[in-house]
Amino acid sequence: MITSTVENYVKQIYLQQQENPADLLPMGKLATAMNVVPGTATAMVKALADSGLVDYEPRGGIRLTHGGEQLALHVLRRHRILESFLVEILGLDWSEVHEEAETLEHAVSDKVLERMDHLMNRPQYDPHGDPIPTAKGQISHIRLMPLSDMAPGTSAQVARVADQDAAFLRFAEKNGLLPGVKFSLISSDSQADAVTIRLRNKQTITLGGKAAEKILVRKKTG
Amino acid sequence: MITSTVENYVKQIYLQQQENPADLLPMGKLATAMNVVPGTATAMVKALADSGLVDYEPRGGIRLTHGGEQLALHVLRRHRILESFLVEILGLDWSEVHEEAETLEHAVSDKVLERMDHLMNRPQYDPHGDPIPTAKGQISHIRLMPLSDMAPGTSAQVARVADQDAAFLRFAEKNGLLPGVKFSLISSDSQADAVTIRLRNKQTITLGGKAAEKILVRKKTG
DNA sequence: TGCCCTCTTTTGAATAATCAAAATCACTTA
DNA sequence: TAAGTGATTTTGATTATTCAAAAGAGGGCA
Repeated sequence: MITSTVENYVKQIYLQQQENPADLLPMGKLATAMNVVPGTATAMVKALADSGLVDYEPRGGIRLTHGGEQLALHVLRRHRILESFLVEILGLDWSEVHEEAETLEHAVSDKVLERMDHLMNRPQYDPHGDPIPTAKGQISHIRLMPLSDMAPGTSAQVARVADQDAAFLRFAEKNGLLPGVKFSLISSDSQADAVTIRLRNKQTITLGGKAAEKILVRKKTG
Repeated sequence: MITSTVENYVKQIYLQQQENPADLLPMGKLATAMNVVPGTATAMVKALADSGLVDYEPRGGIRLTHGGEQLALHVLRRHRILESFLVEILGLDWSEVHEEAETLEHAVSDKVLERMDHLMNRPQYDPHGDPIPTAKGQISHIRLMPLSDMAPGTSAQVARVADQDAAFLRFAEKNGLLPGVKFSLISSDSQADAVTIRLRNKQTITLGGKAAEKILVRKKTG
């Protein structure tokens, strides 16, 4: 049966796998991501393999089957539409919607989701800039560059803020680092592990390497 | 722990108890309402009693404690606000929202619920005319008269449609029997077990006793 | 080659919720 | 008051998910 636990595992496997699409996902990574002890992950993965959602190589790792990936994308779609809805229609802060959507994604029906999607005019990205998979299970795979990799003097706009930690998101929001915001890179010092950018409103922000990696950007075209 | 199963039991106990507020609710009634075998209800009720949510008299029956009633009212509040939201904001049909709310009521946070409530301007009744408990756990206890008890020649308005069956709700909607609609009782024949009413738009509708019992009315004042 | 370290799997146990079926209780009714 | 009836409780099992801790596998290094 597809319980919400199964949905969470499959979603997490998908997300983890994205970071290393070529390799099998090791058990330990999954266990950590799911916040369970390794034995639990092993047990669960066996059940997922029996349901045909993952391919499992003992002591090797796992990989989603096509069916598993479709399920993951549907869960992700629900999650991201909900996040958008909570921000745009209900006016919640983007720093808090991840948690809310985490629960609701297992409870909304396709019908309700469709209404939400329609009411928002079918957004393609959620408030953090993550692409929303289509109802058919397609997702855009545009490669984005981390702010930390930009060359000094170049301009770009924020495309995605890849962190769901509420504190970081509040920090980003307070500093105007929202998807769509344009800026240029003033300086980048690899020794200091810091980059400084200037927004359109002349405000400058300096980020350490860790933070700069979480801001994914799109080169300004034109 | 307050799982959604616990919430469902407590809500159902509350609802069943309303039909006979003076007596203890017998196990069998609860088991039937929850769609489980009697033994399951017994086991669950013991757990609820341990959590202080119900008073349990073996072979006698059960009754919610104050805490249990407060929990039931909070679940009911979530359910009814959700129903209203699904109809008013997302445009679902009133015949289908009960099922949807049944799942969502265990997943929405108080924060999201508060936003929904606010967005709708804090309705006091849900689309079926059921009163929405306040956040503090108060609920209006207005005694309504079933349409089947009205005297011929009198006028009233529909206050509540006390059935969550989608087919009946669709029937009611199609015939204009929605909360707020005014009508007068043309005839009532106890032998024929039928009543005939006339709506403001001159349309007449004849209902059998069973259906007429589900339409709760409020005497027209003025 | 053998030991060690890390990761993974196995084993045994717990909790929540359920069912099927046997046992028990309480209440009529003859 | 004994038997029967219907509701309720008990007992034994099952499924899903989890943890703790023991056991096992594999690779690196001395």
